[in-house]
Formats: sequence, C-alpha cells, structure tokens
Amino acid sequence: MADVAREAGVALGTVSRVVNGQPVGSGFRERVEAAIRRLGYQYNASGRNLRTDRTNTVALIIPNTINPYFALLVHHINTALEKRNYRMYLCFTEYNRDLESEYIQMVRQNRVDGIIALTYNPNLAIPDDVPFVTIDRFFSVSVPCIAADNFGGGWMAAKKLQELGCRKIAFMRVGSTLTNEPSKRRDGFVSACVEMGMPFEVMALEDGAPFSDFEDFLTGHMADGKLEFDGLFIGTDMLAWEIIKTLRRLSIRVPEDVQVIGFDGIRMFGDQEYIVSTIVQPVQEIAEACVSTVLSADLSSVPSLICLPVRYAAGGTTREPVIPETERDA
Amino acid sequence: MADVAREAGVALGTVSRVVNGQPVGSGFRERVEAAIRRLGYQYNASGRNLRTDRTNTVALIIPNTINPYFALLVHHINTALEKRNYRMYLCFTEYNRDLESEYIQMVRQNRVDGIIALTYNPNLAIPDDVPFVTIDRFFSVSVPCIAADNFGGGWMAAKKLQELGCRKIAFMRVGSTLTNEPSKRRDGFVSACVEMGMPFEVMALEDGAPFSDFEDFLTGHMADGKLEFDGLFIGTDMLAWEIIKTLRRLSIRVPEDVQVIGFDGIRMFGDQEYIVSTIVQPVQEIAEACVSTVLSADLSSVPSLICLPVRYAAGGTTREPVIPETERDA
DNA sequence: CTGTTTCCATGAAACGTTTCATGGAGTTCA
DNA sequence: TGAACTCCATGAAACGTTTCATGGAAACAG
Repeated sequence: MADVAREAGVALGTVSRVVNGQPVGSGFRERVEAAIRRLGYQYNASGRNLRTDRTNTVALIIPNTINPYFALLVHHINTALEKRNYRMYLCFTEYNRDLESEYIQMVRQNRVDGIIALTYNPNLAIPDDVPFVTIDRFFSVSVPCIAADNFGGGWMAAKKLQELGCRKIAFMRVGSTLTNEPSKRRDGFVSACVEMGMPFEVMALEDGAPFSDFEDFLTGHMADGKLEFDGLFIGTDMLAWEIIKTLRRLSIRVPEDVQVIGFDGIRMFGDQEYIVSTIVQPVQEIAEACVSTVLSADLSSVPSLICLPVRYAAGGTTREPVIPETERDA
Repeated sequence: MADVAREAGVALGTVSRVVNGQPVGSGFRERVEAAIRRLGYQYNASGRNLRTDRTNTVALIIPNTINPYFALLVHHINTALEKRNYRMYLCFTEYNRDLESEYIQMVRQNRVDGIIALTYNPNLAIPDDVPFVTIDRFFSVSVPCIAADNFGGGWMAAKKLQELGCRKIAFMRVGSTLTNEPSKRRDGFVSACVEMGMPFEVMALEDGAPFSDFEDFLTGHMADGKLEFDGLFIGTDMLAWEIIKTLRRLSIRVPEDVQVIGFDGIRMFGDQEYIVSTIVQPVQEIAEACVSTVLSADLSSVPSLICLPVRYAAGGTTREPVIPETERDA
C-alpha cells in the first residue's frame, strides 16, 4: 500500500480511503486506482484484521455436514452471512465435547466477530467477550438460543396422527440424558396425547445403548405379528428412516400398518420430496435469526429464546386423505 | 503479550517462544505461564498472520454442501486439514462462475496458504501466487488436478452391466458442453462397450435443456411398454435417483426390467447402504491427496494429474447374483 | 484585502505478533 | 586466570493496515 501511495504520489491514508470506497478528492481515486493496477497491488486483510480487531467472520460450530439437516443449516447460514458481507468459519465437532471447547477457544484467538454453536456439552463454557448464539440449546438468559417450535411440533405430530386415524401411538427418540430444546418434542407429543385422551408410549434410547433396543421395544409391543401401535412419532427423520427399515424387516408395512412421522424435514437432495412424513423445521428462518442475532449491535437487547414455527409435510410414510403432491419450500 | 512480558518480568520474545512451545530457559516457561493465567491473556492470531504472512488456513471452493457427495468431500478435507493443524475456509459457489472468481480473489486477500477448488468455469484464472489444486478439473500441467479414475469407472460400469446379464445398455448424463475429468466416465463406458461388442447408446442432456428430455429419450426407446435397454449407467448418483423415479413413473421396474448403476457412492446418511448401485469414488483418498498436494513444499514437483482408483458397490438397483449385504467403506 | 471557515490530503502512531542481531552470563579448556 | 565458546534472554524492527490530529489550500464573507 505504501508502494501504491508512492507510485500515485499520494499519502497512505488516501490509498486506504480509495480501497475502502470512502469519499476522496476529485482525481485522487483515478490516480490511485491506476497505480494499483500498474503495481498489481493485492489488498492484505491481515493488516486490517490486526488494526481493527475485527475479521468480518462468524464461526459456526456444528457436528458435521453429513447429516442433511446440518448441511441445510450450514447452507442457509452461509447465505445469510454472505448477504451481510461476512464470511463463515466452519468447525466440525463430530459430537465431541472436547472439540467443541477447543474450537471456541481457537476461533476466539482468530478473532471472529461472533459464534453460532450447535453443541452437545450441557456444561459448555460460553465466552462473554464475543457475541455467542446457540441453536437448539438453552444455556442462560444471556446466551440467545434460536430453535424451532419443538413443543408445537411434537403436539402437531400427535394431533396429525390422530387425524390420520391412529388409535394408539408411540414416540421414539435417542439420547435420553441430554435435555435441550429438541427434548420438547416429546413434551408436546405427550401433552397432546393426554389432551386427546390418546393411548401412547414413550421410548427413549439411553445414550450408548445399542440400536437393537428399538427393535426389542417394537417386538415387545407385537402380538400375532401385528404391532399394537398404528402411529409412530420419531425424534428425527434420520432415526425415522432407520426405524422404518427395522419395521420392514419385521414385516410391518409403512404406512399401511403403521404411519410414521419424523422431525426435521430432510430430503434426499435439494428440492425433492421429504424422505419421510415430517415436521419441517424452518431452516432458513433459523439461519437468518442466528445471523441477525449474532451480528446485532446490542446482544443484551435480543430475546434469550427465539422460537420459530414448524409445519407438517407429508412424505409417503403416512396415509394422507388426498394423495399429496410433493410439497416444496419457498 | 507485552503485558504478560512485563508481569512475568521477561522480554516479549520469551513470551512468544513460550506461547509457541519453543525451547526456553529453565523456570521461564513456568513464570510466563503463570503470568498468562493471572492476566487471562488471549493469543491473537491476527498479529501472527500479519507478521508471518501465513494463516494456517486453506480455502475450499465448492458448489455447496447439499449434494451428499460434496458434503462427504468437505468432511474428509476438513479432517485431513485438521490433522495437519490447518483450518478450512469454505466457499460455496452454487455453480456460479462469477462467484468462483470472486471467492478466489477474496481468499487471496485473506492470505490463505492454499486453495482447493471444484469449479465450473473452464476459463477460470488460476492465481500463481498461492498453491492451487483442483478436483476433477484439469487446467494445465502447472495446476495439479486430483480426480477419481473416471475412465476406469465408466469402463467398470459397462463391464459390470454385461456381467449382470445386460444385452443393450445406455449412458446418460447432464451438462454436455463442459469437458472435464468426469466426462471420461462416458469415454470409459464407450470403450468398454466397443471392446465387448455390446450395443449401447449415449444420451447427454444439453446445458439448460429441461429434464423431460430424459423422459423423451426413454420413451423414444420403448416399444409395447418395454424399454429396449436392460442396463443404464448414469453420470451421477443424484441423476440416477431422478431417472429411477422417472422409470417407475413409466412403469419400468428397477432392477427387474432395467438395472441401473450410478457414480459417486452417495448414501442416505453416514454409513448406510448406497442409494443406488454405484461406482464409488475414493473420497477420503481424494481429500487426503488434495490436502497433501496443496500443502506440499514444492508444488512444481507433484504430478499434474493424480488419478485414484474407484470400486463398484451394489446398492439395490442391480440384480446381484448373490444378495449383497450392505458394503461399507473402511 | 483580510479574517474565518470548510474541506480534505498528509504523516505518524498503533494494532500484536515474529525474528534477528546483540550481548551478558556461564562453561570449557589451555 | 584468562581466552574462547556456547547458550539464550533481550530489545527493537517489521509486517500492512486504519485512524486521527494537523495544517495547507480553497472558498467565502466582510
């Protein structure tokens, strides 16, 4: 930059203002830009980062991008950041709690301007010197949490199963010890069942327990090769997919014998149909809320829990009254 | 850091060496570390980045992470980088050629230590002042390109279809104008067919042409509701998935009436079965090759095209002689 | 023509590291 | 005992920006 200034016969500050698009005296801009071209000058962001102590970068801490729901989340968060001219610093934790802390430490050293985290350590130390928002995890009123309306989703799933003609239903999930926002899917489900007087059961797989426990649960509720449930609400679409495979192995037909509703709104690829009938999370809205919150000038004035509405979408594992054409997002 | 030095009663350089784990006189390390704890000192990477003109960061430029193949690639590249204590700078282009150039410009300004790119502009300007490797795109001998053995994969697919009893087969792909490494899937397929004396056809969808052209192609090769092909090799698993849906709509059964082999090795989630029978790309090896190449001290001494072996995996859209249990990667 | 104000380029300091020449203290050897 | 070495902490410079106080020139008013 000093070279450019010399070449253009102007001062350092003038070059800086040209580069940043700030107002500059007539003729100066052209002179400086010519010099930049002549010298092939390349702007160096490190200098600015050091001087301003800002990086125009937000860290996103998430288990991985293999899970299609996470992939979608990453995608929309990146888009929302880009719109504001911010970059995304992506960290994969693979559900490893130590990695979560390590990444927080690391991105702080790299002076990110904010952190968005979807983590699994309930005792995570939240730094207070950088804007921090979480997805689906409530830590304290001073750490904004963005989540779908999980309770409402669970409620909606139970109601929907009744509407579809179910007489006895069950909720199945994995990871029973951790209490977080998605846990409320169960609460909403149970509340709706109680309110409707619908017979129901809840099966939560202990952490570390083998998947076969699910199969045991199902066979334990079978008589004459027939499942006593005619509706299942399952914590996530991924799990629903697995359980449907188990059901088929047990010669139980989906959706003829048992209807299944999952949660998340996962599709095979971008805009195809849902892999299972599901409660769809408003991923784009969640992403937008995360970004606008983490970048808001005054974090203390934002609500500590932002809860966004979900919707139901048929996906072939329920017997819909009218055959549903593929439903699509906006 | 200056504060720490003062607090510990040592010089700046000593603190620096302690922080970087370099050898230091006895007692110094303890004194400095105590001071760091007392002051709650936080290392600032911006200073180092400026001073060393390195960032320990590699940029990955890729269309998105919604496509499961890309998601897997991102995952493995991140792992390979992490192993070497590098961070990943992820840029999503959404197949937009202008964005590709913009991102290259941007990450250069951010002084990444290398760029790994999977791009779609054949005339992309490759910078020569930063290590640059590509995936699946050959630009010139001075730009290393990492790819699966696409030719071999196409060859393998044709051979496999014959082995599975096919008598007349076809290759279908999308994006006919762009010539890149994956184009060789077609070449391998054609070569094998010619060598075997197997009747075959090739259908490439023009860029921008509607998907229904595929359907027209298929119906154009039907008589009495029967497809004249009994085997299809399709450019990617995603496309294969779409085409299988079309086939089913045409009341053509897969794999009974026509066997289908895709390319990439996409699965629904992490380690489940493949969504279609497929030629599996060695994603992990590709990722490892990308990273080790882009970080190699002397780029000019690496081969300009690294071609990694593929393998066939049954996935339910072929009639395997023995019912295949799910095959899994290492 | 002088005094006042406005505008805006200038020059220098500062951000937090790394690195390197310097030299003081300790050790070895004659 | 002194010369020659070795070891390693020290202090200062440098990386490339941004920002701010300064002041010169132009514009305007009286």
